[in-house]
Formats: sequence, structure tokens, C-alpha cells
Amino acid sequence: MKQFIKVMKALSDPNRVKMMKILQSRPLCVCEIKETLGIAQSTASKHLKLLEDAGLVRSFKDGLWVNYSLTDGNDSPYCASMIGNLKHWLDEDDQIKNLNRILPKINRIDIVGK
Amino acid sequence: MKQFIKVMKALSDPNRVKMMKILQSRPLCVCEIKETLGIAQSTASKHLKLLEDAGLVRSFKDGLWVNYSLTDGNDSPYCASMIGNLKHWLDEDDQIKNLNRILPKINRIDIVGK
DNA sequence: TCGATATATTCCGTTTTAACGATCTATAAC
DNA sequence: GTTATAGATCGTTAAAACGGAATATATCGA
Repeated sequence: MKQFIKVMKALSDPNRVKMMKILQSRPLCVCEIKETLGIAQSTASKHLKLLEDAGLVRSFKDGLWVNYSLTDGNDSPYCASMIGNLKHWLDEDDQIKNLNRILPKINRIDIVGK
Repeated sequence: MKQFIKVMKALSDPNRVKMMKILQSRPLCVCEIKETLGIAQSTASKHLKLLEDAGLVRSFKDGLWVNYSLTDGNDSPYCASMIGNLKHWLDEDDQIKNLNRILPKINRIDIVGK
């Protein structure tokens, strides 16, 4: 029950769902994610931690950067199912379409300051 | 996005998930639900309203009673998918097993007072 | 070692959520 | 009509969630 609730909670915030959707395109570092969504760095970092705790994303360090990507969900049927469904869900959502439109222009080396 | 968030939020509370699971057995009125879960009547009523708003359950009156049951989820792919998955998910959860054990003994005519 | 930079963590204010008791509404029996 | 009962709604309180600024941590390059 606890694991299920964790996954549902993780997916019941718009910013976190947006993160799941943009991570479908490619792995992203925190600064690319906060830039794409237009939120504070601390906010992005916290949301990502929550998604990671739920088993929906994973992270690996690359020098200064931490890259986040979707998991395969193999550890949890709840994650596997939700990750799978989100592959096609919300593609027609206006906010998501917008994010996907600006995402190609987002690049970690272009992001300065905080 | 809004509809999706609504469904996720609806399923991110243990009491609401328990309601979804016991409604798999049979339609139940509010007093049977509150009795099974051991919560206040007003609490049960509010949770059910939230589940109904999300499209996961529906209600119909039968005299003084209001019977709640699962929807078929036809109005929403999110609901359809979650209702379908919940058919097999959490069956091995201890809390859910307990509810299913006491549920056959719960009967609206045996429930007195509030 | 000394900045500079990316991310994580902490702190704090604001909003949302969940719980219950009390009250209101609607229906059934009389 | 009156009364009894099931459920919905309201008011309140406590806990959790969300946001951002500030601070701490870790790594890279000079």
C-alpha cells in the first residue's frame, strides 16, 4: 500500500508530471529541468528526489551535473504501469506540447547563473 | 492535465484506495463504507465525493441510502486504466486483506446510530 | 588551495489536505 | 404535519505539501 501511495502522490503534482513527460525525450540535468519548467532550482531538486524515491526516475552524476532519466520501472509494477501509460498520456495537453516545443532549445551550457 | 491530476490525487490517500478496493466486491452505502474503514461518516462522504469527481466511482440513491459503486471508467482513460489495474493490485496487502475479511459481515441494517 | 558552478538541503511562509463533530437536507414511516 | 435516519455540508484544527531564498556540499579548473 505504502509503495502504491508513494507513486500516486508523486504523480499528483503538475510539475512532477511535467518532469516525467520531458524526461521521455532525453535525460536532463536539474538546471535544464528547472529552466524548462520555469521553477526555482531548489523546487526542481526536491521534486526530482520525490520522483526518485517513488522509483519513477533515477539519477547519475556526471561531474558537476546530475542527470535524471526515467527508470524502466522493473522494481515496481506501479511504476512500470504508470511510466508506460505516461508514454502516450498527456501528449495532447497544451502545457506538455509547449514544453516539448521549447525543450530542444534547452541546453545546460547555455544556462547561466541561477 | 487537470483530469489526470484529479485521478492521481484521488488515489493518493489510503482511505480512498481502500474504498476503491472494497467497492470491487459490491456496491456499498456510505454507512457500510465508514463502518468497514472505521472512519467518521463525514470523512467517508467527503472521500467518496472526491472519488466521484475524479470519475472513479458513481452513486445512486435508493431511498435513504446512497449506493456507491465503481464506474466502468469509460469517460476517462485514466480512470479506466486505474480501475483496471486496481482489480489485481494490492490484493496481497495486509490492510486490504483484512478489509475483505470483515466486509462480508458488514450490513447496512446492522449499523445503528452514528 | 582558491574560486566558480551544479545540486542538495534547510528554513520559512502559504496553501492544501484530512480528520472529526455539529449542523443541514432529504426521504420514509407514521 | 412529526419524527427518525442516511448522507451532505460546514467549521475548526493539525498535519502535510509546495514554493522560493538562503545556505551547505561536491566537483572542476586554475
